[in-house]
Amino acid sequence: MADSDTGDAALDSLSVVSRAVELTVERIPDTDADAMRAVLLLHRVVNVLSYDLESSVHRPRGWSWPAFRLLFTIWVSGKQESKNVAALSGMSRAAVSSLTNTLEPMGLLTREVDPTDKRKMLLALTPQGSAELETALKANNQRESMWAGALSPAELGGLGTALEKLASVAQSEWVNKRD
Amino acid sequence: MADSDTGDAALDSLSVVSRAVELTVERIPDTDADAMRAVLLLHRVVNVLSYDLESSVHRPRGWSWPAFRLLFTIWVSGKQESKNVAALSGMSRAAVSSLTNTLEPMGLLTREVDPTDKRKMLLALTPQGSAELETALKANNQRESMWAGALSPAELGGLGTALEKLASVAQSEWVNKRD
DNA sequence: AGCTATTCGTCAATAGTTTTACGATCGGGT
DNA sequence: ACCCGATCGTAAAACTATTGACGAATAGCT
Repeated sequence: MADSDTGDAALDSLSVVSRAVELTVERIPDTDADAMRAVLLLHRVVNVLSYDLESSVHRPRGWSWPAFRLLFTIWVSGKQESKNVAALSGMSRAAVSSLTNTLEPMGLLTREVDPTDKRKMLLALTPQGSAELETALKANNQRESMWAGALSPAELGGLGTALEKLASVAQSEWVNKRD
Repeated sequence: MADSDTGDAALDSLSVVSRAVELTVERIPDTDADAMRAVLLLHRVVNVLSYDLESSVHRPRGWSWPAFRLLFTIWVSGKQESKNVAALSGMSRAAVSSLTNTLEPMGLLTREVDPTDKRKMLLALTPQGSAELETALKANNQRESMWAGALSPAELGGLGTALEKLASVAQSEWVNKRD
């Protein structure tokens, strides 16, 4: 039955996930407990991680997390049409349009109509944008490194390969994707 | 230099992450490549996974993803004060307040002032809310299982232990958390 | 008991994102 | 050459979540 118990009852992530999985398996027998556990942990870790990176690295620099992600995407892919930047960064076309409206006046990127197809808008970093991104990227990576420091090399490797597989699942036909 | 190359240039997640890491290591030598790779993949996988679960399981049912998360939290923890539900589900107190304003008229949960402390609001699922949540939970877990199906048991286990460690890092002193 | 500082939920304001719709542009078939 | 359908970026509107501030209520100290 498990009624209230308004008392404290451990509020930390790990025990909550454990209790959630146990309770679910108990009430819904044919549950894939391992899958559930992994997905719950994934969400919880990414939630805290994102907030930590944004609040400790990017906000103090005057950037939002999506802004960093957008600039980083252009930095990696080079001058790109807006549509591709959206797909690569995982945001909608409208969000890219809106964000670049903010970033362009800041002198971080340029918007240029594609001469070969006037519908397309080519986005590129300015030298200043590139420089600032590299500084932010460095700070970002240092913070990532602190997080990863808790894992042994073997664990980190295992995490990587598992995530790679999931990333390839993400491209499957049956997965619902934006657009 | 790596200029434009507006041509196609593989848009899938994996190659993008790989190119991003390689490029970064090349331009910023003292980069923790493994940490960067893991964090990038983490974000990308969770992004697609969240969207897939929400759009294929919860939206068709008339629920948003946060609504599911909130109801699930109460389902697991039993009748709880609003503050705890917020902490457990990873949302702000205001968001919980706002969400419950929507969910209560739908007959999914009840709000009751704590008799022993009239500041507190106790949230509990109605029988209907509990029943609907279990249905949604079952569908959700089946979808999770499809994702996890791509991983071998060993890989899934490795993913779990790595995520557990990261979840414990998330509770470290130096990590910036909400509130 | 009385006073003060803290805690809790909610409201208002803000910011960011998605959805929908539209104008501009391009490509292909006739 | 001319349409018709599709594609691209953007603007407007609806929605959601976050922050800060406030009223109600409580706990601790004197």
